[in-house]
Amino acid sequence: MTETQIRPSTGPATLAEVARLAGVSVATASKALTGRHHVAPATRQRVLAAAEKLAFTPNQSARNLLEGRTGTVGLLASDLEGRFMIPVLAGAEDAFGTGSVNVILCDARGDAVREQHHLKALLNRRVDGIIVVGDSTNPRPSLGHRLPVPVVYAYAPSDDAADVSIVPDNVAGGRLAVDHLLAVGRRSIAHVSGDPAYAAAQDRARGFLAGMESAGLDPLLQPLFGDWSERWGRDAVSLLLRSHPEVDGIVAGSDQIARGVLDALREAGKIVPDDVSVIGYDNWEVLAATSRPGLTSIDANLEQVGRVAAMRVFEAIAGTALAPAVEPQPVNLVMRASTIH
Amino acid sequence: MTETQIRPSTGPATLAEVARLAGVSVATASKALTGRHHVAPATRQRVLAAAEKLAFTPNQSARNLLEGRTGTVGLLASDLEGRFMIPVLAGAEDAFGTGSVNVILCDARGDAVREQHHLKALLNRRVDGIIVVGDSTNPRPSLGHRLPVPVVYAYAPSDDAADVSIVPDNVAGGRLAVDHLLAVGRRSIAHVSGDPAYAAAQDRARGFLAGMESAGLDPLLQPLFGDWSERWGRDAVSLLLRSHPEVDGIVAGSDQIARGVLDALREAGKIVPDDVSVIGYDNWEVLAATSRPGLTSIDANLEQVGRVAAMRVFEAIAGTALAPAVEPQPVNLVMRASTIH
DNA sequence: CTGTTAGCGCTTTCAC
DNA sequence: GTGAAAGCGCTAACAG
Repeated sequence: MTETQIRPSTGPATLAEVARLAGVSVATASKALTGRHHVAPATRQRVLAAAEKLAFTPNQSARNLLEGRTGTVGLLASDLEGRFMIPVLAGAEDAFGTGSVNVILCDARGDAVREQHHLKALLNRRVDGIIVVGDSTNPRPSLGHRLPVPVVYAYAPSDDAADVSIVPDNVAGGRLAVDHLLAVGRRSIAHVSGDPAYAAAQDRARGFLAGMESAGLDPLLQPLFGDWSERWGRDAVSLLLRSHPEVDGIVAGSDQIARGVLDALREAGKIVPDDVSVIGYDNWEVLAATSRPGLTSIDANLEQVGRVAAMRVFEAIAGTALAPAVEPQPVNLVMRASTIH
Repeated sequence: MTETQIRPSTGPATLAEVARLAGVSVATASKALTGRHHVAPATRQRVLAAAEKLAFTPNQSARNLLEGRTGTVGLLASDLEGRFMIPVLAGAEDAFGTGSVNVILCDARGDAVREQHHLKALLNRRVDGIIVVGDSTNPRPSLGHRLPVPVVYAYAPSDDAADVSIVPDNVAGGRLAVDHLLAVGRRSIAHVSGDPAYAAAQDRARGFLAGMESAGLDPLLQPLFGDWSERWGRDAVSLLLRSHPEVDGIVAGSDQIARGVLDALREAGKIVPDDVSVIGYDNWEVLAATSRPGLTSIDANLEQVGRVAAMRVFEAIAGTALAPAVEPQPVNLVMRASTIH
């Protein structure tokens, strides 16, 4: 019955049980295990042995209650289906995981009510901070500023300038794309982008136009907007070859559009990259790496967006005040065979 | 200074503060807010008003400590990059989110040490259960049975038969694929699969062979294994057309392989689906829907794998003992133009 | 219907 | 170097 006496409860062992087994007080056991206070080496060993034997794991809820912090951060995703969310999410988890904060994941599934519900749950759980991850780069409603924890927006910026938002730099991306085409000697360059309702499309187009202007060139024609599909890429090429057959470079708004562009060019007898250079956007491996020829593309570095967002909440938790801003993160070029031999 | 008296602490409001503002005891305030015990309507209103005014949110850590449960489940992912993990994860989050349990997400990044580290953190946090999500369907090491909480394995089964694993039914998938080709009148059917080191490849091949046998047919040749790439799909078709030009149906081990198969067939002058029917596996939208012709494919229903895993932990938490088993989940066929007009 | 009391598991003064 | 006691915020008896 000694066993019963030492472990009367059914659940995991408590510190009191460890202390009793080691023949010390709870206070001493605590000190021995946390290591923050001095304890005689012999005692320490006995406590450690007892803890080991009972498979003791300190109840984090008790610590949370005491410390007022939980070492958790809420990840409020708008929709886990979105393929852009995952890298952001993985980057954030990575940045936190190497520290000792854990991530509580909530999927609002595009529903504002569910988002409020999850927000409340996160606050009840006393998360130390929140990252709101959107599924497009269009601004989204702010959660407001009456929240007792720091909030950082990732991918989709907040519509409130007083918030902190970490976003991919689509303007720089558009510009990087056109600069690359210019660098490989192209001069008659068109931009075929996606749905104009997307900030991503508008921003990339702005970068495109800025790049052309810096080079002292007029774009072949104004950016063409459509949707984010392969079909639109094909259709746009038909238009383009009729109206501007001299085209020698195409900046596509996405890899899917680029794939359509490549197909249509091939079918029109144009050789890529000899006759026309094509660059995509997103560096979506499955599309870019397997298209023929391989598709040069802009990689938005979404993991970094997640990591930086995590860093910002981390800093805020540590006490640094968040500086309200939209922080665009650098993008980079992944070169394949569609722009140059 | 009344304000200071009522809110001496800096953090979120406590129940005691709400009680004081409402002029009642903490116990009454608690009863009024939880609604589990009877309180005079007028008092209730006062308490609610006070809580509202102070933006009170009950400290979940305190409740956890009291109740011994936390209403959280750990999601131990082996690698968030894997594209098969995300739907499983989303399914689990969905199943839990509609209840009131939250998910703590941990990414082991394929590292056993990190996995142990995260496991310990989850146990410290007193999660009520754990779902281990693997990134392939190959069996993975069990976490063991000395754990104080129910564990369910999703996608990758545990290598220990005493555990509960929820997996996609790859055998049924292989069979469903070949049955479909048989149903559309094909008889000379080959199977081009991926890396034979993958259980997924072996299982689908077994299903394929079983389906052929049930139909009283010999497969055109033994399943061909290679890797999961488009290139292998193309190469396999070259081999196949040389050795068995009468082939009229191909079951591909993945959509990527299928895409290569489609390309190679087209280049060899074969019309799909007139001359040859092709079926893929995974129903990876971006590939299957945009290939030409659209690719009929097996959808593994991964969200359901996640949801069922969530249900099993949920049941275990509620007290039902987990029945050790590998539970294969049904898959389904998504028909497009590559198998029949 | 309301308040008082005890205690969840832990860390931390403060005496000894 | 060690232990007794207080208390983090909350809920569940039990009295009143």
